[in-house]
This record gives sequence, structure tokens and C-alpha cells, in this order.
Amino acid sequence: MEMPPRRTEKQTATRLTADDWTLAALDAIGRGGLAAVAVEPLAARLGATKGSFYWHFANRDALIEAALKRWETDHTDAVIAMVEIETDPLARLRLLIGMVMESTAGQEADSIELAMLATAGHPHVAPVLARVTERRIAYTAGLFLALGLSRVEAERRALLAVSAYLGHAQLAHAAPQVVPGNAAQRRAYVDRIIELLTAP
Amino acid sequence: MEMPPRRTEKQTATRLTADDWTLAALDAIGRGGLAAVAVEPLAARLGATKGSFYWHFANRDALIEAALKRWETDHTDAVIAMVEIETDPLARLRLLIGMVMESTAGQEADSIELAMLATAGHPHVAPVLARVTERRIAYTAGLFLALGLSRVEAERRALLAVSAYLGHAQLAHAAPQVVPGNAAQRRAYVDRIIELLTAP
DNA sequence: TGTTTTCCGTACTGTAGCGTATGGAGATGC
DNA sequence: GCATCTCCATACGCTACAGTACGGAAAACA
Repeated sequence: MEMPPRRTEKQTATRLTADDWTLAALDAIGRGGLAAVAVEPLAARLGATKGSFYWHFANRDALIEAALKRWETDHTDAVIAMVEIETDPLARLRLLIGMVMESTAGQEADSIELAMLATAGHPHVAPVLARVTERRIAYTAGLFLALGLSRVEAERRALLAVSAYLGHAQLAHAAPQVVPGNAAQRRAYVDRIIELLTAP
Repeated sequence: MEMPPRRTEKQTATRLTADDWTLAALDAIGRGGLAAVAVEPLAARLGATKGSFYWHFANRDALIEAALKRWETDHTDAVIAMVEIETDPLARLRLLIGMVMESTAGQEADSIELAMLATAGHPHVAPVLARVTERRIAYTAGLFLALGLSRVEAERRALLAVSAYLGHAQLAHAAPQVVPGNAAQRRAYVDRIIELLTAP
């Protein structure tokens, strides 16, 4: 378990690690979806050749699995952890919804997340996505529960909230002209959603 | 503009029309997304060869455009038209949401719709999806407006409703274990959503 | 029935990407 | 300093599919 001489910066003509390939794969997913995880183009992008890749990985599939694993661990609880700077459940909910809405606002959005949804049917992607989604719903349901709702009601609203988020992400991507354009409108929209979602 | 001898059934060793290829392409999209629209596999599936295809279409891109056009015209107002059997706005809304929720329930779902969302970034898909989505939101906003809400409020709720639908479709596809499993639960869930969406 | 037009099969070229084989350069251990 | 181990470039072969060329069958027309 020794630490190999890790590269901190990208510098030409240096040896690559499996991690470099994994990160490049995630970057490719963000840019062009899972289909963009192609060994030779990635090698070109990294200034290397396939020879390097096939030393670190058995095949393309192994790279995809590594990238998905990495995404799941890095990304899953990132948002949740950030929300926990608040203590009040309502404040957390507000922060959560506000954040995820904003995350779909820019041109950039969360490309990897979109790509994941777009490839939900892929055998490697499906279980990852199922786990992440389930965890998000459970966390959100916990917030509603802390707000005093019954268990079934909290779960329903969490389902609705996560659905709204996923759908909004799709919408912002597929028909950006219909979602609130400026920050003020977006804020008003989010406020209204929270009111509706937390209504007695 | 004469009517060619159209085939009503699939029968082996008959000449194909451009329409046959278009429908086969839509079927392929439903089964494997836009990437599954590949000339040679489609030809094999139709019991023909590329020779046929390239007589009817200039190239693969032309087929994709034809399929998307067909989907847009066939599918856009199908749901809306069906909803109009009701006259009361609330009943329409209830029917609408109930239908789209049910449409994501089975194993089958609306595969083409999912595939469209998955390929929202594709240059040919994007404008189609934008138009369809915009029309849906406008129609839904009309329902809320008829329910007595202000214009901005109606548009907000329509946005939320369509988001919820899109997200629910994604959810049912990506994490089917989290959505209500049986019809009764689904019905209760839909009822609750409508209550929340139509709250004053 | 003969001719023309419509439609399609076959055979080809070209490209992109996956995966393998192999030799060799650079780092590492002794 | 020499041997060994790590890592990678080069050069293959293979498959899948896009698109083209062309000849011929089948229908339509005369």
C-alpha cells in the first residue's frame, strides 16, 4: 500500500496512474456521455496511447466501472453534507432545494448527473443511480419527517421533491427557455415550491 | 400525390416504403435510444438490406430527422387530446396527471420519451423536445389558469407539474424501487400531488 | 410484350474504436 | 553499474457501421 509518486499537476510526458484515466473518463462523461468514454480519444486527450490504458485497466468496461464508483463516492453525499451546515430542517430543505435548482441554472449544469440519467438503462449505471437516488429520497424524507409530517406523507413529499428536481434538471437542459431566467425569478419560484411542498 | 400501394401488415419479401423505415427507426429509439438507429441492423430487422434504405433516404441523419418529426406530430398532442374528454379543468388535471403517472408505471413505460430525454443534447432532438415541452407546459398552465390562479402562479405550478412528471419518469426508470408499487398507492400518491399542486 | 421506372441486393471502400502482442525506455533494487 | 520491474508506444488484427457503385429484379406503363 505504498504511495506512488502522485502527480499533482498535468504535465506532459509523465507516467499516468489509473486515477488519471478514471478522472479523464468522468470528464468525458460530462462532456459527451458514457459513449464518450472511448479509450483512444481519451488517450489522445491525455497525451498518451492505448498502451498505457491497457496496462492500468483490463478493458473499457473496467474503466467505466471505476469512473462510476468514483462518482458515487465523491458525489453522493456532497450536497447533503453541504446542507448540514444548517441545523433547522426547514432551513436545510430551503438550502437543499435552492442549491439543486441553482445547479441546473447555468449553461454548465451538472453534466455528469445529466449523463447518468441519460444512461440510466446501462447495466453499470443503473445500480449506481438507484443507490444515489434512494439515498437522496431517504434524506429528504428525513427532513420532512423532522418537520412533523407522518412517515408516509414525508416519503410522498420527498418523492415529489426529488422528482421535481430531476425533472427540473431535464427541463433546464431540454427546454431552457421555459425555466426562470434570472436569479430573482428563480428565487421566487423556489420559495413557492417550498411553500407548496411544506403545506399542511 | 398519389397513394402508393401501402402495406398494412408486415409481410416478408415486400417492398418497403420510407414510412416503414421511419417506424422501424422509432421502434429502435424506443428499444435502444438514438444510437440504436443504425442502418444495417434496421435493415436486418426489416428483412432487407442497406440498398433499400439508401434509396429512400439520403443518409442516417435524414432517417433520424424523419423519425423525430413523426414522433413530434404523432405524439405531441395525443395526451392532451385524450384529456379533453373531460370538461372540468380540475378533472382534466386529475386525468392528465393520473395518466402520465400510470404511463411510467409498467416495465414498458414510454421508452421513446425516455430516449428523447436521454438524448436531449442531440442537435436534432433538442428543438423537438423544446417544442413538445413548451406546449405541454403551456397547456398545463392553461388548466391552472382555468382553476382561478393568476398567470404567473399558474405558470409556476405548470412548471412544477411538468418537472414532477419528467422527474417521475426518470425515477421510475432509474430507481423503480422507490416509486409506489401498486395501483392503490399510486392513486393515493397522485391524489396527494394534485392536492398540493392545487392548494391555494 | 417490350420498355421504362422503381426498388433493392451485393460488393465494395473507408473510418472508428476495441483489444493484443511485443519491444523498449525509465525507474528501482541490489 | 547491472538486473529487474514498471509503464508505455507501436503495430497489429478484428468488428461494426456509414456510405457508394452498380446490376438486376419487379412493377408500371405503353
